Amino acid sequence: MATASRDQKLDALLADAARVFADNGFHRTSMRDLAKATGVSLAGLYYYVESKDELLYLIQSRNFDAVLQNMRERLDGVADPIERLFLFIDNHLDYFVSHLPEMKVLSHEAGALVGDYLTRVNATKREYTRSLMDLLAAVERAHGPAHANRRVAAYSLFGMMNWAYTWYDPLGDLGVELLSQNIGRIFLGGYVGLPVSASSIPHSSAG
Amino acid sequence: MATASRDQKLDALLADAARVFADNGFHRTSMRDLAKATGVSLAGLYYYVESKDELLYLIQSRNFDAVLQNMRERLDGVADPIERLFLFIDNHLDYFVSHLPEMKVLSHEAGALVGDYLTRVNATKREYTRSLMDLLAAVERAHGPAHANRRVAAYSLFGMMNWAYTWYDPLGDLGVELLSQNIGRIFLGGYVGLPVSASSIPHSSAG
DNA sequence: CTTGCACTTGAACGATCGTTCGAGTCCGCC
DNA sequence: GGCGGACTCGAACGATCGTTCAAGTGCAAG
Repeated sequence: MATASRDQKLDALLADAARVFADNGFHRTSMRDLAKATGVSLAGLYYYVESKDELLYLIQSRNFDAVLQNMRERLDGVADPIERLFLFIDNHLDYFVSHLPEMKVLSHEAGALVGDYLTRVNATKREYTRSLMDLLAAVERAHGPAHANRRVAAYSLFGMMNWAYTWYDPLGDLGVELLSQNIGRIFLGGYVGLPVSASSIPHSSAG
Repeated sequence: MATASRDQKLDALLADAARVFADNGFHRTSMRDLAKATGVSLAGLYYYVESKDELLYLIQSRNFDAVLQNMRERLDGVADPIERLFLFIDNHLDYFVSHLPEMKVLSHEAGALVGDYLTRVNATKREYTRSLMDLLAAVERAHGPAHANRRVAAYSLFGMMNWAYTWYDPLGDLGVELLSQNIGRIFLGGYVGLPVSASSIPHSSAG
């Protein structure tokens, strides 16, 4: 049966696994590597997960679901399209930076999922993408025609944000707020040509 | 000895390997898979390459070098900073789209390189990044202070472009010119706030 | 014909892979 | 004290991995 201690240990296992997957890649990581990293025996891992594939799925789905849910909560009650878009970006990058290993696995190992696991995560991905597209449509309604194709814009924004795992250093000078603000400005300035003032950016200081 | 026929067969081998790596990932692909895809026997592969790692290195370095060299040729003699930046973007995406498997391998399997191979490709990467940073500095000198941190801007642009392998369909409605133009406008409009006309860009899209 | 070299291969090497299984240990509850 | 289920593990399974090697092929030059 599902004990509370079992759930806690599974959480810890997923966190450790995400770190190892992020460092060495999913396919390069063996279950023996994970056993070493977690302190659990090789056979013991299979008490918590069905397979290595399920391990990857759990990391991706849990964190993706969290991003989606946080986003909805933060956008709830906010009406201004520009502010909503900034909140979307800030939410994504905020979670990204505070869960770097997990989000690297989510961004980089999307193609490593198979079968039903892939189908399920892709459903969430479509939902999340649709949310961004709707936000962009709302921005266009409020501020006139966009300067770029909406679909290209959406994927470009995801590219800007998700590519961060290849270069962003959480210990460096660049804080999350600044990262989020910079990407928000580049994207919004380019997409609708708005002069972006610091006051319209949530949770930020002038840069 | 290095025969002409040998070089040609190596080229074909690298092209086939890039396609399989792009489809199934480097670590998921076995040398036996490559043997099947190329029609060469398993042992025969080792007449052309030293190892699976060298295969990956050759794909990455050859194509990265080509991107870098094409870029320099296309920028040669062009003085206007904005035009130079557009050419940089167009060159990158043009090569990207016309060498999709290779560029997916270059973007996605960068972390799969090891040892000396990694060092060498990273040197090219630094050179390429430095080129973009210099272009951005020139744009700033010509058009006033930027709206975002230069380093964040550079990596964001790489993110927009390189992320394309996750969604761009070369058989779809969106041509390379339009893709390049859209990303160029989003980035430049956001980075320096240049006015861009939207007349030639479709607003609604499918999917 | 024969020698030599570019090129190709089937078969095998040891290593490592994900997963399984039976035999445990631990501990709350009767 | 003992029963039962949560939890853990060493050892092994067959499969597959990257790589090697001795033995070939075919063909141009002597």
